[in-house]
Amino acid sequence: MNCLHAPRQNCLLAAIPEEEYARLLPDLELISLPLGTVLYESGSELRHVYFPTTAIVSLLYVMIDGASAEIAVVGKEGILGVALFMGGETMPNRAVVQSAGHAYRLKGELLKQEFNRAGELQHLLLRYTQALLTQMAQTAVCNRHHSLDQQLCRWLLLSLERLSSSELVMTQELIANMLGVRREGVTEAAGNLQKSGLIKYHRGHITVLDLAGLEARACECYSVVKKEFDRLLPEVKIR
Amino acid sequence: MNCLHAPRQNCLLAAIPEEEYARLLPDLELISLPLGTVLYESGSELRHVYFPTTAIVSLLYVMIDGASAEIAVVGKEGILGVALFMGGETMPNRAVVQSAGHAYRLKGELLKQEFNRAGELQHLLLRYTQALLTQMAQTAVCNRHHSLDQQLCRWLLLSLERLSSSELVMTQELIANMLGVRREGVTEAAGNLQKSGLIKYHRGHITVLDLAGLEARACECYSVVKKEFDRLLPEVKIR
DNA sequence: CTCAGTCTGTACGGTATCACACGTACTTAG
DNA sequence: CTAAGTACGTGTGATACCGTACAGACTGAG
Repeated sequence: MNCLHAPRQNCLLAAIPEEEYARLLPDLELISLPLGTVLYESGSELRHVYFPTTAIVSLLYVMIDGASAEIAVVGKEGILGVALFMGGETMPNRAVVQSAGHAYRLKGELLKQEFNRAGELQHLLLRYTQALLTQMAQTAVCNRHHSLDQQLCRWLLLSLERLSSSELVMTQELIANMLGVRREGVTEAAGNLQKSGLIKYHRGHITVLDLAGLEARACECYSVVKKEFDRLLPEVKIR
Repeated sequence: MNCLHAPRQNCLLAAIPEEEYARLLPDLELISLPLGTVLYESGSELRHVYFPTTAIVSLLYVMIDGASAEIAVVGKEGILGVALFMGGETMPNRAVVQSAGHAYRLKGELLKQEFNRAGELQHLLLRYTQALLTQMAQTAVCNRHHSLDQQLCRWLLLSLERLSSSELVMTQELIANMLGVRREGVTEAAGNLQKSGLIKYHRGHITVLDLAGLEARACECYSVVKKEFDRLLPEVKIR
Protein backbone atom coordinates (compact mmCIF):
# COMPACT_ATOMS: atom_id res chain seq x y z
CA MET A 1 0.00 0.00 0.00
CA ASN A 2 1.19 3.47 -0.82
CA CYS A 3 1.97 5.51 2.25
CA LEU A 4 0.36 8.51 0.51
CA HIS A 5 -2.93 6.71 0.51
CA ALA A 6 -4.56 5.09 3.52
CA PRO A 7 -8.24 4.24 4.04
CA ARG A 8 -8.21 6.05 7.34
CA GLN A 9 -7.70 9.35 5.59
CA ASN A 10 -11.46 9.03 5.34
CA CYS A 11 -12.89 10.34 8.59
CA LEU A 12 -15.62 7.72 8.90
CA LEU A 13 -13.18 4.86 8.46
CA ALA A 14 -10.87 6.60 10.91
CA ALA A 15 -13.60 6.75 13.54
CA ILE A 16 -14.62 3.10 13.76
CA PRO A 17 -13.06 0.67 16.23
CA GLU A 18 -10.05 -1.35 15.14
CA GLU A 19 -12.05 -4.57 15.09
CA GLU A 20 -14.63 -3.32 12.62
CA TYR A 21 -11.96 -1.65 10.52
CA ALA A 22 -10.02 -4.89 10.32
CA ARG A 23 -13.05 -6.67 8.89
CA LEU A 24 -13.45 -4.10 6.11
CA LEU A 25 -9.78 -3.46 5.32
CA PRO A 26 -9.15 -6.47 3.03
CA ASP A 27 -11.99 -5.40 0.77
CA LEU A 28 -11.25 -1.69 0.59
CA GLU A 29 -10.06 -0.89 -2.89
CA LEU A 30 -8.23 2.34 -3.73
CA ILE A 31 -9.78 4.12 -6.70
CA SER A 32 -8.48 7.13 -8.55
CA LEU A 33 -11.19 9.65 -9.34
CA PRO A 34 -10.43 12.14 -12.13
CA LEU A 35 -12.50 15.30 -12.40
CA GLY A 36 -15.94 14.61 -13.83
CA THR A 37 -16.11 10.90 -12.99
CA VAL A 38 -19.69 9.82 -12.42
CA LEU A 39 -19.82 7.48 -9.42
CA TYR A 40 -23.46 6.77 -9.90
CA GLU A 41 -26.21 7.90 -12.17
CA SER A 42 -29.73 8.92 -11.18
CA GLY A 43 -31.73 5.77 -10.51
CA SER A 44 -28.89 3.35 -11.26
CA GLU A 45 -28.33 0.46 -8.89
CA LEU A 46 -25.36 0.91 -6.60
CA ARG A 47 -22.78 -1.85 -6.53
CA HIS A 48 -20.28 -0.09 -4.28
CA VAL A 49 -20.04 2.58 -1.67
CA TYR A 50 -17.16 5.05 -1.82
CA PHE A 51 -15.20 6.53 1.06
CA PRO A 52 -13.44 9.59 -0.38
CA THR A 53 -10.03 10.48 0.98
CA THR A 54 -8.74 13.31 -1.20
CA ALA A 55 -11.57 13.58 -3.76
CA ILE A 56 -14.68 15.74 -3.44
CA VAL A 57 -17.91 14.50 -4.93
CA SER A 58 -21.08 16.49 -5.62
CA LEU A 59 -24.58 15.12 -5.44
CA LEU A 60 -26.19 16.74 -8.44
CA TYR A 61 -29.78 16.66 -9.55
CA VAL A 62 -30.08 17.02 -13.30
CA MET A 63 -33.44 18.13 -14.60
CA ILE A 64 -35.22 16.98 -17.72
CA ASP A 65 -34.22 20.17 -19.53
CA GLY A 66 -30.57 19.66 -18.57
CA ALA A 67 -30.38 22.32 -15.88
CA SER A 68 -28.72 21.10 -12.71
CA ALA A 69 -28.31 21.87 -9.04
CA GLU A 70 -26.03 20.54 -6.36
CA ILE A 71 -27.89 19.21 -3.36
CA ALA A 72 -24.92 18.15 -1.24
CA VAL A 73 -21.17 17.73 -1.32
CA VAL A 74 -19.28 14.76 0.07
CA GLY A 75 -15.59 14.59 0.89
CA LYS A 76 -13.37 12.76 3.29
CA GLU A 77 -15.87 13.30 6.10
CA GLY A 78 -18.45 11.09 4.42
CA ILE A 79 -19.55 8.25 2.23
CA LEU A 80 -21.25 7.92 -1.14
CA GLY A 81 -24.08 5.46 -1.53
CA VAL A 82 -26.16 5.96 1.59
CA ALA A 83 -29.08 4.44 -0.35
CA LEU A 84 -27.44 1.05 0.08
CA PHE A 85 -27.75 0.87 3.84
CA MET A 86 -30.90 2.97 3.95
CA GLY A 87 -32.54 0.23 1.95
CA GLY A 88 -33.54 2.14 -1.17
CA GLU A 89 -30.78 0.83 -3.44
CA THR A 90 -30.93 3.86 -5.75
CA MET A 91 -31.17 7.65 -5.55
CA PRO A 92 -32.75 10.06 -8.02
CA ASN A 93 -29.54 12.02 -8.45
CA ARG A 94 -26.05 11.83 -9.86
CA ALA A 95 -22.73 11.73 -8.01
CA VAL A 96 -19.98 13.58 -9.90
CA VAL A 97 -16.35 14.13 -8.93
CA GLN A 98 -15.96 17.85 -8.40
CA SER A 99 -12.33 17.79 -7.36
CA ALA A 100 -10.03 15.01 -8.53
CA GLY A 101 -8.52 12.71 -5.95
CA HIS A 102 -8.92 9.25 -4.49
CA ALA A 103 -11.48 7.18 -2.68
CA TYR A 104 -11.73 3.69 -1.27
CA ARG A 105 -14.58 1.62 -2.50
CA LEU A 106 -16.27 -1.33 -0.92
CA LYS A 107 -18.74 -3.83 -2.32
CA GLY A 108 -22.27 -2.88 -1.32
CA GLU A 109 -23.02 -6.33 0.07
CA LEU A 110 -20.06 -6.16 2.45
CA LEU A 111 -21.07 -2.76 3.74
CA LYS A 112 -24.62 -3.97 4.33
CA GLN A 113 -23.28 -6.94 6.29
CA GLU A 114 -21.22 -4.72 8.54
CA PHE A 115 -24.10 -2.25 8.87
CA ASN A 116 -26.39 -5.03 10.02
CA ARG A 117 -24.02 -5.99 12.80
CA ALA A 118 -25.34 -2.83 14.45
CA GLY A 119 -21.93 -1.79 15.66
CA GLU A 120 -20.22 1.56 15.71
CA LEU A 121 -20.20 1.82 11.91
CA GLN A 122 -23.99 1.66 11.85
CA HIS A 123 -24.26 4.48 14.35
CA LEU A 124 -21.74 6.57 12.46
CA LEU A 125 -23.43 6.02 9.13
CA LEU A 126 -26.83 6.92 10.51
CA ARG A 127 -25.52 10.08 12.11
CA TYR A 128 -23.67 10.95 8.93
CA THR A 129 -26.93 10.52 7.01
CA GLN A 130 -28.62 12.88 9.40
CA ALA A 131 -25.88 15.42 8.76
CA LEU A 132 -26.54 14.93 5.07
CA LEU A 133 -30.23 15.67 5.70
CA THR A 134 -29.19 18.94 7.29
CA GLN A 135 -26.93 19.83 4.41
CA MET A 136 -29.73 19.23 1.90
CA ALA A 137 -32.24 21.18 3.97
CA GLN A 138 -29.84 24.08 4.24
CA THR A 139 -29.21 23.99 0.49
CA ALA A 140 -32.94 24.39 -0.01
CA VAL A 141 -33.08 27.35 2.37
CA CYS A 142 -30.02 28.95 0.81
CA ASN A 143 -31.40 28.60 -2.71
CA ARG A 144 -34.53 30.33 -1.56
CA HIS A 145 -33.21 33.26 0.41
CA HIS A 146 -29.59 34.11 -0.21
CA SER A 147 -27.71 36.06 -2.84
CA LEU A 148 -25.36 34.46 -5.30
CA ASP A 149 -22.43 36.11 -3.53
CA GLN A 150 -23.38 34.45 -0.27
CA GLN A 151 -24.02 31.10 -1.90
CA LEU A 152 -20.66 31.19 -3.60
CA CYS A 153 -19.00 31.83 -0.23
CA ARG A 154 -20.85 28.91 1.32
CA TRP A 155 -19.90 26.68 -1.58
CA LEU A 156 -16.23 27.65 -1.47
CA LEU A 157 -16.06 27.08 2.28
CA LEU A 158 -17.74 23.68 2.08
CA SER A 159 -15.32 22.60 -0.65
CA LEU A 160 -12.24 24.01 1.02
CA GLU A 161 -12.76 22.32 4.35
CA ARG A 162 -13.05 19.01 2.51
CA LEU A 163 -9.70 19.62 0.81
CA SER A 164 -7.71 21.04 3.72
CA SER A 165 -6.12 23.38 1.25
CA SER A 166 -6.40 27.03 0.31
CA GLU A 167 -6.51 26.37 -3.41
CA LEU A 168 -9.30 24.92 -5.47
CA VAL A 169 -9.06 23.78 -9.08
CA MET A 170 -12.42 24.63 -10.54
CA THR A 171 -13.68 26.69 -13.48
CA GLN A 172 -16.49 29.18 -13.10
CA GLU A 173 -18.47 27.15 -15.60
CA LEU A 174 -18.38 24.13 -13.27
CA ILE A 175 -19.24 26.17 -10.21
CA ALA A 176 -22.20 27.55 -12.12
CA ASN A 177 -23.43 24.01 -12.82
CA MET A 178 -23.17 23.15 -9.14
CA LEU A 179 -24.96 26.23 -7.93
CA GLY A 180 -27.52 25.98 -10.71
CA VAL A 181 -26.85 29.49 -12.03
CA ARG A 182 -25.33 30.99 -15.17
CA ARG A 183 -21.61 31.11 -15.67
CA GLU A 184 -21.77 34.91 -15.97
CA GLY A 185 -23.38 35.10 -12.58
CA VAL A 186 -20.45 33.27 -11.04
CA THR A 187 -18.05 35.59 -12.87
CA GLU A 188 -19.74 38.55 -11.28
CA ALA A 189 -19.94 37.05 -7.79
CA ALA A 190 -16.33 35.88 -7.93
CA GLY A 191 -15.36 39.35 -9.15
CA ASN A 192 -17.00 40.87 -6.10
CA LEU A 193 -15.11 38.54 -3.75
CA GLN A 194 -11.89 39.30 -5.59
CA LYS A 195 -12.40 43.06 -5.32
CA SER A 196 -12.91 42.59 -1.59
CA GLY A 197 -9.59 40.76 -1.43
CA LEU A 198 -11.11 37.49 -0.22
CA ILE A 199 -10.04 35.28 -3.12
CA LYS A 200 -7.81 35.31 -6.17
CA TYR A 201 -9.10 33.78 -9.37
CA HIS A 202 -7.00 32.72 -12.30
CA ARG A 203 -8.14 30.40 -15.07
CA GLY A 204 -9.58 27.60 -13.04
CA HIS A 205 -7.51 28.16 -9.94
CA ILE A 206 -9.14 29.77 -6.95
CA THR A 207 -6.90 30.79 -4.08
CA VAL A 208 -8.44 31.82 -0.81
CA LEU A 209 -6.72 34.84 0.68
CA ASP A 210 -8.99 35.55 3.63
CA LEU A 211 -10.81 32.58 5.07
CA ALA A 212 -12.32 34.51 7.95
CA GLY A 213 -13.56 37.18 5.57
CA LEU A 214 -15.19 34.51 3.44
CA GLU A 215 -16.94 33.09 6.49
CA ALA A 216 -18.13 36.55 7.46
CA ARG A 217 -19.55 37.11 4.00
CA ALA A 218 -21.27 33.71 3.79
CA CYS A 219 -24.82 33.29 4.97
CA GLU A 220 -25.69 31.45 8.16
CA CYS A 221 -26.24 28.28 6.12
CA TYR A 222 -22.56 27.42 6.11
CA SER A 223 -22.15 27.58 9.85
CA VAL A 224 -25.39 25.70 10.48
CA VAL A 225 -24.17 22.81 8.35
CA LYS A 226 -20.69 22.89 9.87
CA LYS A 227 -21.94 22.99 13.44
CA GLU A 228 -24.33 20.16 12.76
CA PHE A 229 -21.55 18.01 11.32
CA ASP A 230 -19.36 18.74 14.34
CA ARG A 231 -22.20 17.96 16.71
CA LEU A 232 -23.27 14.73 15.03
CA LEU A 233 -19.81 13.43 14.29
CA PRO A 234 -17.51 14.60 17.06
CA GLU A 235 -15.14 11.72 16.32
CA VAL A 236 -14.76 13.16 12.85
CA LYS A 237 -12.50 16.16 12.56
CA ILE A 238 -12.71 17.45 9.03
CA ARG A 239 -9.72 19.70 9.31
CA MET B 1 -60.59 3.57 21.33
CA ASN B 2 -62.57 5.85 19.10
CA CYS B 3 -63.44 4.22 15.81
CA LEU B 4 -62.73 7.55 14.10
CA HIS B 5 -59.13 7.37 15.23
CA ALA B 6 -56.87 4.38 14.87
CA PRO B 7 -53.06 4.27 14.88
CA ARG B 8 -53.07 2.35 11.65
CA GLN B 9 -54.45 5.34 9.81
CA ASN B 10 -50.77 6.18 9.76
CA CYS B 11 -49.26 4.34 6.82
CA LEU B 12 -46.03 3.35 8.57
CA LEU B 13 -47.87 1.84 11.51
CA ALA B 14 -50.19 0.13 9.04
CA ALA B 15 -47.28 -1.48 7.25
CA ILE B 16 -45.49 -3.21 10.12
CA PRO B 17 -46.23 -6.83 11.10
CA GLU B 18 -48.88 -7.52 13.72
CA GLU B 19 -46.28 -8.63 16.25
CA GLU B 20 -44.32 -5.39 16.16
CA TYR B 21 -47.49 -3.33 16.13
CA ALA B 22 -48.75 -5.14 19.21
CA ARG B 23 -45.61 -4.17 21.10
CA LEU B 24 -46.07 -0.48 20.30
CA LEU B 25 -49.85 -0.26 20.58
CA PRO B 26 -50.12 0.10 24.39
CA ASP B 27 -47.84 3.14 24.31
CA LEU B 28 -49.34 4.94 21.33
CA GLU B 29 -51.07 8.03 22.59
CA LEU B 30 -53.62 9.93 20.50
CA ILE B 31 -52.81 13.64 20.33
CA SER B 32 -54.89 16.42 18.87
CA LEU B 33 -52.87 18.88 16.82
CA PRO B 34 -54.44 22.30 16.23
CA LEU B 35 -53.12 24.50 13.46
CA GLY B 36 -49.80 26.07 14.37
CA THR B 37 -48.79 23.59 17.07
CA VAL B 38 -45.01 23.31 17.27
CA LEU B 39 -44.06 19.65 17.70
CA TYR B 40 -40.44 20.45 18.13
CA GLU B 41 -38.26 23.50 18.00
CA SER B 42 -34.94 23.87 16.23
CA GLY B 43 -32.28 22.18 18.34
CA SER B 44 -34.62 21.06 21.10
CA GLU B 45 -34.31 17.54 22.42
CA LEU B 46 -37.00 15.21 21.17
CA ARG B 47 -38.94 13.28 23.80
CA HIS B 48 -41.46 11.69 21.44
CA VAL B 49 -41.92 10.72 17.86
CA TYR B 50 -45.24 11.46 16.17
CA PHE B 51 -47.12 9.34 13.67
CA PRO B 52 -49.62 11.71 12.00
CA THR B 53 -52.95 10.27 10.94
CA THR B 54 -55.04 13.24 9.82
CA ALA B 55 -52.67 16.11 10.56
CA ILE B 56 -50.04 17.55 8.22
CA VAL B 57 -46.81 18.87 9.65
CA SER B 58 -44.23 21.07 7.95
CA LEU B 59 -40.53 20.98 8.63
CA LEU B 60 -39.66 24.64 8.59
CA TYR B 61 -36.28 26.28 8.80
CA VAL B 62 -36.50 29.69 10.40
CA MET B 63 -33.61 32.02 9.73
CA ILE B 64 -32.01 34.48 12.11
CA ASP B 65 -33.85 37.37 10.44
CA GLY B 66 -37.18 35.57 10.80
CA ALA B 67 -37.58 34.52 7.17
CA SER B 68 -38.58 30.90 6.77
CA ALA B 69 -38.69 28.08 4.28
CA GLU B 70 -40.32 24.69 4.30
CA ILE B 71 -37.90 21.87 3.68
CA ALA B 72 -40.32 18.95 3.83
CA VAL B 73 -43.89 18.04 4.66
CA VAL B 74 -44.96 15.03 6.71
CA GLY B 75 -48.40 13.49 6.85
CA LYS B 76 -49.91 10.09 7.45
CA GLU B 77 -47.25 8.50 5.23
CA GLY B 78 -44.50 9.37 7.69
CA ILE B 79 -43.12 10.08 11.11
CA LEU B 80 -41.79 13.11 12.91
CA GLY B 81 -38.57 12.84 14.85
CA VAL B 82 -36.29 10.85 12.59
CA ALA B 83 -33.37 12.37 14.54
CA LEU B 84 -34.22 10.02 17.40
CA PHE B 85 -33.44 6.80 15.58
CA MET B 86 -30.78 8.38 13.37
CA GLY B 87 -28.91 9.07 16.55
CA GLY B 88 -28.67 12.84 16.40
CA GLU B 89 -31.34 13.58 19.03
CA THR B 90 -32.10 17.05 17.61
CA MET B 91 -32.63 18.76 14.26
CA PRO B 92 -31.86 22.34 13.29
CA ASN B 93 -35.43 23.01 12.21
CA ARG B 94 -38.94 23.42 13.52
CA ALA B 95 -41.95 21.13 13.03
CA VAL B 96 -45.21 23.07 12.75
CA VAL B 97 -48.73 21.77 12.20
CA GLN B 98 -49.81 23.03 8.82
CA SER B 99 -53.20 21.36 8.73
CA ALA B 100 -55.00 20.56 11.98
CA GLY B 101 -55.70 16.93 12.80
CA HIS B 102 -54.44 14.09 14.94
CA ALA B 103 -51.31 12.07 15.45
CA TYR B 104 -50.19 9.23 17.69
CA ARG B 105 -47.14 9.84 19.74
CA LEU B 106 -44.71 7.42 21.25
CA LYS B 107 -41.95 7.90 23.79
CA GLY B 108 -38.60 8.23 22.08
CA GLU B 109 -37.02 5.52 24.20
CA LEU B 110 -39.65 2.99 23.17
CA LEU B 111 -39.20 3.76 19.50
CA LYS B 112 -35.44 3.39 19.81
CA GLN B 113 -35.90 0.01 21.50
CA GLU B 114 -38.10 -1.25 18.69
CA PHE B 115 -35.78 0.26 16.08
CA ASN B 116 -32.83 -1.60 17.57
CA ARG B 117 -34.62 -4.92 17.24
CA ALA B 118 -33.78 -4.50 13.56
CA GLY B 119 -37.18 -5.73 12.46
CA GLU B 120 -39.52 -4.49 9.78
CA LEU B 121 -40.04 -1.14 11.53
CA GLN B 122 -36.33 -0.39 11.24
CA HIS B 123 -36.36 -1.09 7.52
CA LEU B 124 -39.45 1.02 7.02
CA LEU B 125 -38.08 3.93 8.99
CA LEU B 126 -34.79 3.89 7.12
CA ARG B 127 -36.52 3.78 3.77
CA TYR B 128 -38.87 6.56 4.89
CA THR B 129 -35.84 8.63 5.86
CA GLN B 130 -34.40 8.08 2.42
CA ALA B 131 -37.66 9.31 0.92
CA LEU B 132 -37.35 12.36 3.16
CA LEU B 133 -33.85 12.92 1.76
CA THR B 134 -35.34 12.96 -1.71
CA GLN B 135 -38.04 15.38 -0.69
CA MET B 136 -35.50 17.79 0.76
CA ALA B 137 -33.22 17.49 -2.24
CA GLN B 138 -36.11 18.18 -4.57
CA THR B 139 -37.14 21.18 -2.51
CA ALA B 140 -33.65 22.58 -3.02
CA VAL B 141 -33.84 22.02 -6.77
CA CYS B 142 -37.33 23.48 -6.98
CA ASN B 143 -36.31 26.59 -5.05
CA ARG B 144 -33.47 27.08 -7.47
CA HIS B 145 -35.14 26.57 -10.81
CA HIS B 146 -38.90 26.75 -10.81
CA SER B 147 -41.45 29.54 -10.92
CA LEU B 148 -43.69 30.39 -8.03
CA ASP B 149 -46.67 29.09 -10.00
CA GLN B 150 -45.03 25.70 -10.35
CA GLN B 151 -43.91 25.61 -6.74
CA LEU B 152 -47.40 26.42 -5.56
CA CYS B 153 -48.75 23.53 -7.64
CA ARG B 154 -46.17 21.17 -6.16
CA TRP B 155 -46.98 22.35 -2.66
CA LEU B 156 -50.73 21.98 -3.12
CA LEU B 157 -50.34 18.48 -4.53
CA LEU B 158 -48.03 17.35 -1.73
CA SER B 159 -50.48 18.64 0.86
CA LEU B 160 -53.57 17.28 -0.84
CA GLU B 161 -52.31 13.73 -1.16
CA ARG B 162 -51.59 13.75 2.56
CA LEU B 163 -55.16 14.80 3.30
CA SER B 164 -57.03 12.63 0.82
CA SER B 165 -59.34 15.54 0.29
CA SER B 166 -59.94 18.15 -2.36
CA GLU B 167 -60.11 21.02 0.10
CA LEU B 168 -57.35 22.64 2.06
CA VAL B 169 -57.79 25.12 4.92
CA MET B 170 -54.86 27.47 4.53
CA THR B 171 -54.42 31.21 4.13
CA GLN B 172 -52.15 32.68 1.50
CA GLU B 173 -50.09 34.21 4.28
CA LEU B 174 -49.30 30.75 5.67
CA ILE B 175 -48.51 29.31 2.26
CA ALA B 176 -46.14 32.22 1.71
CA ASN B 177 -44.31 31.35 4.96
CA MET B 178 -43.97 27.74 3.83
CA LEU B 179 -42.70 28.58 0.38
CA GLY B 180 -40.51 31.36 1.72
CA VAL B 181 -42.01 34.05 -0.52
CA ARG B 182 -44.17 37.15 -0.06
CA ARG B 183 -47.87 36.82 0.56
CA GLU B 184 -48.55 38.94 -2.53
CA GLY B 185 -46.62 36.50 -4.63
CA VAL B 186 -48.91 33.69 -3.51
CA THR B 187 -51.94 35.88 -4.25
CA GLU B 188 -50.73 36.31 -7.79
CA ALA B 189 -49.80 32.67 -8.33
CA ALA B 190 -53.09 31.48 -6.82
CA GLY B 191 -54.89 34.00 -9.04
CA ASN B 192 -53.23 32.47 -12.08
CA LEU B 193 -54.31 28.97 -11.09
CA GLN B 194 -57.82 30.22 -10.40
CA LYS B 195 -58.06 31.92 -13.80
CA SER B 196 -57.04 28.63 -15.37
CA GLY B 197 -59.87 26.92 -13.52
CA LEU B 198 -57.59 24.63 -11.53
CA ILE B 199 -58.50 25.81 -8.05
CA LYS B 200 -61.01 27.97 -6.22
CA TYR B 201 -59.80 30.20 -3.44
CA HIS B 202 -61.96 31.77 -0.78
CA ARG B 203 -60.69 33.25 2.44
CA GLY B 204 -58.48 30.46 3.62
CA HIS B 205 -60.27 27.67 1.83
CA ILE B 206 -58.69 26.23 -1.30
CA THR B 207 -60.74 23.82 -3.37
CA VAL B 208 -59.07 21.86 -6.10
CA LEU B 209 -61.20 21.69 -9.23
CA ASP B 210 -58.79 19.99 -11.62
CA LEU B 211 -56.23 17.71 -10.03
CA ALA B 212 -54.83 16.50 -13.34
CA GLY B 213 -54.47 20.08 -14.52
CA LEU B 214 -52.58 20.93 -11.36
CA GLU B 215 -50.22 18.00 -11.91
CA ALA B 216 -49.65 19.10 -15.49
CA ARG B 217 -48.80 22.61 -14.34
CA ALA B 218 -46.45 21.47 -11.55
CA CYS B 219 -42.77 20.98 -12.22
CA GLU B 220 -41.16 17.56 -12.38
CA CYS B 221 -40.25 17.88 -8.68
CA TYR B 222 -43.65 16.73 -7.54
CA SER B 223 -43.65 13.54 -9.55
CA VAL B 224 -40.03 12.76 -8.65
CA VAL B 225 -40.89 12.90 -4.95
CA LYS B 226 -44.11 10.95 -5.40
CA LYS B 227 -42.50 8.21 -7.47
CA GLU B 228 -39.66 7.91 -4.99
CA PHE B 229 -42.11 7.52 -2.10
CA ASP B 230 -44.03 4.87 -4.00
CA ARG B 231 -40.84 3.04 -4.90
CA LEU B 232 -39.33 3.12 -1.42
CA LEU B 233 -42.51 2.41 0.48
CA PRO B 234 -44.67 0.16 -1.69
CA GLU B 235 -46.45 -1.10 1.43
CA VAL B 236 -47.53 2.45 2.04
CA LYS B 237 -50.39 3.66 -0.08
CA ILE B 238 -50.87 7.34 0.59
CA ARG B 239 -54.18 7.59 -1.16
C1' DC C 1 -75.81 47.10 12.55
C1' DT C 2 -71.34 48.49 13.40
C1' DC C 3 -66.66 48.07 13.92
C1' DA C 4 -62.45 45.87 14.16
C1' DG C 5 -59.90 42.33 12.42
C1' DT C 6 -58.63 39.16 8.78
C1' DC C 7 -57.90 37.86 4.15
C1' DT C 8 -57.19 38.94 -0.55
C1' DG C 9 -56.28 41.91 -4.63
C1' DT C 10 -53.65 45.63 -6.95
C1' DA C 11 -50.16 48.89 -8.01
C1' DC C 12 -45.34 50.74 -8.44
C1' DG C 13 -40.56 51.24 -8.31
C1' DG C 14 -36.36 48.52 -7.20
C1' DT C 15 -33.18 44.67 -7.73
C1' DA C 16 -31.17 40.21 -8.73
C1' DT C 17 -30.79 37.09 -11.96
C1' DC C 18 -31.60 35.55 -16.70
C1' DA C 19 -30.75 34.90 -21.84
C1' DC C 20 -27.97 36.18 -25.36
C1' DA C 21 -24.09 38.26 -27.55
C1' DC C 22 -19.52 39.38 -28.01
C1' DG C 23 -14.80 40.69 -26.70
C1' DT C 24 -10.36 39.55 -24.46
C1' DA C 25 -6.72 37.06 -22.44
C1' DC C 26 -4.32 33.02 -21.59
C1' DT C 27 -2.82 28.22 -23.10
C1' DT C 28 -1.56 24.57 -25.86
C1' DA C 29 -0.70 22.02 -30.26
C1' DG C 30 1.24 22.13 -34.60
C1' DC D 1 4.69 31.88 -34.60
C1' DT D 2 0.19 30.81 -35.54
C1' DA D 3 -4.23 29.03 -34.81
C1' DA D 4 -7.63 26.91 -32.23
C1' DG D 5 -9.50 26.18 -27.92
C1' DT D 6 -10.49 27.44 -23.17
C1' DA D 7 -11.64 30.55 -19.45
C1' DC D 8 -13.12 34.80 -18.10
C1' DG D 9 -15.12 39.58 -18.44
C1' DT D 10 -18.68 42.87 -20.10
C1' DG D 11 -22.83 44.79 -21.89
C1' DT D 12 -27.95 45.07 -22.92
C1' DG D 13 -32.60 44.25 -22.43
C1' DA D 14 -36.10 41.04 -20.30
C1' DT D 15 -38.32 39.12 -16.30
C1' DA D 16 -39.52 37.27 -11.87
C1' DC D 17 -39.79 38.41 -7.54
C1' DC D 18 -39.23 41.85 -3.70
C1' DG D 19 -40.64 45.78 -0.45
C1' DT D 20 -43.98 48.82 0.45
C1' DA D 21 -48.34 50.82 0.41
C1' DC D 22 -53.10 50.76 0.20
C1' DA D 23 -57.85 49.37 -0.91
C1' DG D 24 -61.72 46.25 -1.03
C1' DA D 25 -64.21 42.26 0.72
C1' DC D 26 -65.61 39.21 3.96
C1' DT D 27 -66.26 37.68 9.02
C1' DG D 28 -67.22 37.65 13.77
C1' DA D 29 -67.85 40.12 18.23
C1' DG D 30 -70.43 43.43 20.53
